[in-house]
Amino acid sequence: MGGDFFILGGFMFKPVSPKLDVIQMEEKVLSHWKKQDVFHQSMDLRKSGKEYVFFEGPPTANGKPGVHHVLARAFKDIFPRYKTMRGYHVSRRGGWDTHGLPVEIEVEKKLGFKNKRDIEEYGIGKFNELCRESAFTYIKDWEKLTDRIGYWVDLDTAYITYKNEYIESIWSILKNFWDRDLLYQGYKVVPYCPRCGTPLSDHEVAQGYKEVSDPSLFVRMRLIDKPDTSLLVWTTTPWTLPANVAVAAGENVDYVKVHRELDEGEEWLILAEALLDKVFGDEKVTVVERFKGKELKGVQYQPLFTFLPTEKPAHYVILGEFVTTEDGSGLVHIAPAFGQDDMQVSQENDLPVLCTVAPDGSFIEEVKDWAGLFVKDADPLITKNLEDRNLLFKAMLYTHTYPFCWRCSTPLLYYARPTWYIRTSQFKDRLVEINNQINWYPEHIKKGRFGNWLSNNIDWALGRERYWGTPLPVWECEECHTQTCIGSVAELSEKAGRDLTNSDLHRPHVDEVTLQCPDCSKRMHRVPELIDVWFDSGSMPYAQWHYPFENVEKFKEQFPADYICEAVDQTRGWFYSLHAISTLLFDSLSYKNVICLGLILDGQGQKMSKTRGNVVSPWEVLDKNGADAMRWYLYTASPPGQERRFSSDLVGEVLRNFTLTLWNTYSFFVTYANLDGWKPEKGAKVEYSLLDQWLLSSLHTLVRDVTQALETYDVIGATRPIEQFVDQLSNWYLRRSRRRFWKSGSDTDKQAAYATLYEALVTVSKLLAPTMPFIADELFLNLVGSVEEGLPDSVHLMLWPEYDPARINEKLNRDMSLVMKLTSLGHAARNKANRKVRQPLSEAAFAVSTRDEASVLLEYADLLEDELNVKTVRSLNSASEAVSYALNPQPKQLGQKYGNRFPDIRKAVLALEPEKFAQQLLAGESIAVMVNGEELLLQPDEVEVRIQAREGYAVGAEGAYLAALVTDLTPELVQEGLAREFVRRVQDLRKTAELEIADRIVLYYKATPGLSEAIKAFSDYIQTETLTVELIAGEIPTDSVPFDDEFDNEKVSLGLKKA
RNA sequence: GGGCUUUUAGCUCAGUUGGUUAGAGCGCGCCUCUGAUAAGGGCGAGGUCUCAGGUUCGAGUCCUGAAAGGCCCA
Repeated sequence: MGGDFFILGGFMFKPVSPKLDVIQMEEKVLSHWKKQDVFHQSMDLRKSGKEYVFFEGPPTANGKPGVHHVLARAFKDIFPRYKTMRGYHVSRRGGWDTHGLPVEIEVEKKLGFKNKRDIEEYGIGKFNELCRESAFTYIKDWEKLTDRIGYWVDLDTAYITYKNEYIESIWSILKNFWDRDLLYQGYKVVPYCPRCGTPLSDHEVAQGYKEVSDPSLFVRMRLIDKPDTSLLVWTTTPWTLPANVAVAAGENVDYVKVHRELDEGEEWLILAEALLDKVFGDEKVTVVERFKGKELKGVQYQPLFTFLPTEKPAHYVILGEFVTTEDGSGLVHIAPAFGQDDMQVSQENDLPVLCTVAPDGSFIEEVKDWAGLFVKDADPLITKNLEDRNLLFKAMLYTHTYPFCWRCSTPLLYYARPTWYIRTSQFKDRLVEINNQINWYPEHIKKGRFGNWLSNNIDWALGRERYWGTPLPVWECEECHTQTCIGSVAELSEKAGRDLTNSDLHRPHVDEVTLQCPDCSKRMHRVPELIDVWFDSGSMPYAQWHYPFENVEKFKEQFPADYICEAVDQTRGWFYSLHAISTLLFDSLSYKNVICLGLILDGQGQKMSKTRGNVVSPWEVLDKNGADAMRWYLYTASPPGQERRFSSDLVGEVLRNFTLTLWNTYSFFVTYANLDGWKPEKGAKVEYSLLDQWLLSSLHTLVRDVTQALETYDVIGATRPIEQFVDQLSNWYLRRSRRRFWKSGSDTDKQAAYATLYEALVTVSKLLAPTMPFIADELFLNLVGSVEEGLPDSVHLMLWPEYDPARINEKLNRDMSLVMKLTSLGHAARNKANRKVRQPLSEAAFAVSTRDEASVLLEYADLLEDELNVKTVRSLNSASEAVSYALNPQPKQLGQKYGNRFPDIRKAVLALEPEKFAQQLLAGESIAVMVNGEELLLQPDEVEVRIQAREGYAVGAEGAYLAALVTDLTPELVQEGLAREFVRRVQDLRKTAELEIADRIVLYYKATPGLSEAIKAFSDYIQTETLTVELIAGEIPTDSVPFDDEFDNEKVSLGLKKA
């Protein structure tokens, strides 16, 4: 070292400590953004730019945000930031989902309610007010988290689904559907929660399947004609038996009648042949008859129960396609009110529907024995009743998956209810075709999960019999049942005959609005249903602008979205509702690109959920490692579509390996640039070294690759390469360049080093802006903001870097990776020879595989010599030295060329004399091999020449590459080694004495003779390295900083004083 | 039950159009380098590529089947 360290011209970057307090740094950047309102600036700045449209899928703020929300928000953030830097205008309006059962459930819990009746007694108005508040219970947590992770979304103008304007937009969409006859009321057996008193949507049902044991009953249904003969019928829901109207048999299923001896008398049972063993087990029964299912058709049996009268013929055998012989008896009990198949087959056969159960899940009065009892609780009583009447053949437990209410865990009933539907199935083909225009990441979702879902589309069950949600705007006449759909507040006002502009569109207020029936002039009341909340969020492209009542132009500009992003659980949720509504409404897609994220699992691979209690708080991670590291982990850990394990430790790794590496490179640059008073100058002529050119080539390659990745929504491709680059920047470029920064004065080489490192850091700060917005801005503001006047206040207001193809030099990139490989082999050789790097060696020789590579060796000789601490390097070109050759037939080339003759060729090549043929191959000649009596000419690229170390030599080798070291030491080399050991001690001492990097010292030493001679011989070197002004042999003064050590059989005492 | 997806080192993940010695990072042990670094370098331990068949001269990779995990739908 030994430069002149003083400040030139007064210019300085803001000094940077190598120790990074990442939390403090991020908070400082946050407050800078806030003070300058950088987010809004970033939008205002691009006002005249092209629009890039992003839709925010609205979360509900009635729960605390978790890690999975950070995941989604991190991915949502990256492209709007990137596109802004590409010159686009990206308005990012936030949104809140506020309606729906989850909100109601929270309020019910708070109030201690058990069912819907409690809500009605409490008052729907009061209840809904609580829901309105509850929807924003954790809004502060959401805002705080959104802010802290640097997710730029406009929450000040966020749309809110409970606003009248939002609801009115939805009404206009529904009215559109109504006018086109796409909205209808139907009756269907639906999964129904008796506690919540509402049917559940398919996706709600799917969330609640549990494995349970239910009673499994085989019952006798005695034939009217022959009472000792019974149909053996199986059910797992005894409570549905009082509603039985028929038994279904499979048309082509084989059935048998068997004879059984009983304690008292005998009986005959009819069941499917395939199930004989399962039903009777070891019991011996006699098959007395065989027949197909169709022969059973119309056979009448005695009903088990007769609580309700049957208005039509019932209790006979019908045929059903759904009958299987996997379980039960092959004869299926049919209760149309309580099963989807049952309802359908009953309609086809004109059977009566017996509804024995009230909406709250209890038996109705007519079912005298169990009236008022919850049906599932009645199962054992029904079983007992059948047993007493000798109608029970066998009762067991049956383990299967059964749906439960996803919120309250009540077992669901399949239950016939009237409900409202949208005719989406009519648009199945368009849904599929339009989906084909969407870019899905990962791609398999498009044809797979989402595509399959669309091609099996069934009508959207829209109705919800609840309280807090968007009311279905259909009014029905109490007298003649004429229905009408209202599409706006104005229309409602007009038909109601009073101004309703400022009245709340929620229940109960909207229910109080009655209209006059146009047909019979009686009163029309609103139907009781609300709509599915997914329709709320799926309407956001329109409703967020109060379209079509206002902002028609704005809507057109902001539709469809260029990009949306949510987790995979939204396939049937938001992804579908957006897609279905835009397809039905405009025959259009509503998003062009979509990233579908995998779920976050805990450290053990379990899904994080509140009920499991394994939720990692995002704050735990943010407070420890910061937002950048957390974001970076989420981007780089695994492809976005894949589920990923998550823990705080994994994020800590990012901080240590990536953030700090980058930070230290930055800190190094600032420290030395300030010492040298270096400042970037535009247009300055720079003479780049080979190493500089290599780094710049890598840098421009990086810009190219990252840009391309972002253009194709490839987040891993946009992040992992930056990590690699920073690693090479720090651990190769900077390590190899340190001395260029230390040396005195200011020559062109030093200028080049500064210019190169500076360009790399500034460019990396821009490349990191979308992904690590905090550290990116910290670097940028100091590196660029300190230098240039009149620049924007943030890297996020800058334009994305362009790469210069002329700077990309593929050969240079290849050459340098060869050099890195060779140094690595050289280090390995040193290790084997037990020669530490500080000990200089006279020579390193390398074997490479081509002539081109040999020239690389010469070109980078200085670098290799310095890195390996050897005096000379050369290439090994004959087998006479430390190595021998081996021939390695290349399976790829030879296999493709010769197919199944390859094994023989391989054998033949391995049997050759390696040394002789290796020389031929290395000279670029082909070689002749005899294979099964035929001579084949093998080309040089078909047989690799491998170099192997001979015993006893210090070599490192891999594939065709090898490094060999001359390990003999001359006295000069030993002395130089000692001098370096000595320098190392002095440097340590400087550090312990807490000297500044540029401080000069006076050094006293006393050493054993060998070392003393080395010190004298290398005194210039020592003084330069350690900034020693005076090097004094003799006694160590008592007022100096002392140090004693022993190495290589030498002893030394040191004393240091600041000069 | 169906669809999609995953399964590679203790952990997190790569693995090109199939090519014979399956890699990286973290963690662990030993050594080493260092006046930017919380770091870097080298060596080592750690793998029946979930399993079973098949295609092929050759399978982590392609095909069939199975198992386990996950999500979605019944």
